[in-house]
Amino acid sequence: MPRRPRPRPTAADAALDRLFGALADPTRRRLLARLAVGPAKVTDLASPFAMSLPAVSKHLRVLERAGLVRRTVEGRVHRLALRGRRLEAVEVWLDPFRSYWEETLTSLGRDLERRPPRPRTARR
Amino acid sequence: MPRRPRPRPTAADAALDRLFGALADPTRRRLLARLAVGPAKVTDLASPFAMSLPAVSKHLRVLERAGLVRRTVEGRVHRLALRGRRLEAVEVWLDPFRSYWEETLTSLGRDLERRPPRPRTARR
DNA sequence: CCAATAGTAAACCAAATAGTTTAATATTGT
DNA sequence: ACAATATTAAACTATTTGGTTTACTATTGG
Repeated sequence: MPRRPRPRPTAADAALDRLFGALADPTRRRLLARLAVGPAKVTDLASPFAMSLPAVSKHLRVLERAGLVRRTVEGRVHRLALRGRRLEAVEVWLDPFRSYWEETLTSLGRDLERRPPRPRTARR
Repeated sequence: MPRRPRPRPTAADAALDRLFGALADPTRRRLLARLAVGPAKVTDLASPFAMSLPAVSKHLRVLERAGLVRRTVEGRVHRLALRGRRLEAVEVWLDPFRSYWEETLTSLGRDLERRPPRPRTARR
């Protein structure tokens, strides 16, 4: 029985999948931290890591597909630069949850924090 | 040739891996959104999804191990509640990058945004 | 021209992920 | 006691991931 392939996620979902997926790896987070200092070429990015160059190359491709990194090829050297603005998407996703940890809240907000609302009890 | 197993990440890294990894799936993000409304039991959480109950059960375990969800067993029903504060860890990780997209910046900050610093050219 | 350099491509592998189905466990209502 | 309910466990599968090595391509400096 050929099982149907699981449905492709929506574009928005896929973008968030790639974004969070890219961040879910320590090597890639270190690469981002390094790139926050400034652009760099692949070999320089790879040198601190105890793994092969192709491995780092792949990580960079993942970051690129997530939109977190921009690549400009100058001759044979690929210069990678952080696209920090892409991280705003994380912030945006996070936003509706912000009330759960922010301290500067109305008493209503604080109540929500301390004990999350019971599901529709007094509701209607 | 038995290749050595790749080294376990540090505790801090593993925590972030689990956290971002948990967020890197549309089903789990939907579950979190649902839980933001209020706690719920497994069957109720599962009902909107076109997948089996054990599949959702596994997703919940992933969210739990990431610290994003708290489980309280009352008899045979497991009540899941969002642990929204855990998301603050995302915010914390994000913080050093904030200057890359925030508009309210000094001119220095805006420069950094427009074109990221070239790597140590005039440095030293 | 040629050797060295910078990087990707390809083929491979082990482990992890996301799902399935079937079975098991524990609790509840009658 | 028993049937129904709520949920996890286990065993299986396909796909993805993160790494390797080896081969390839393109650019550069002498």
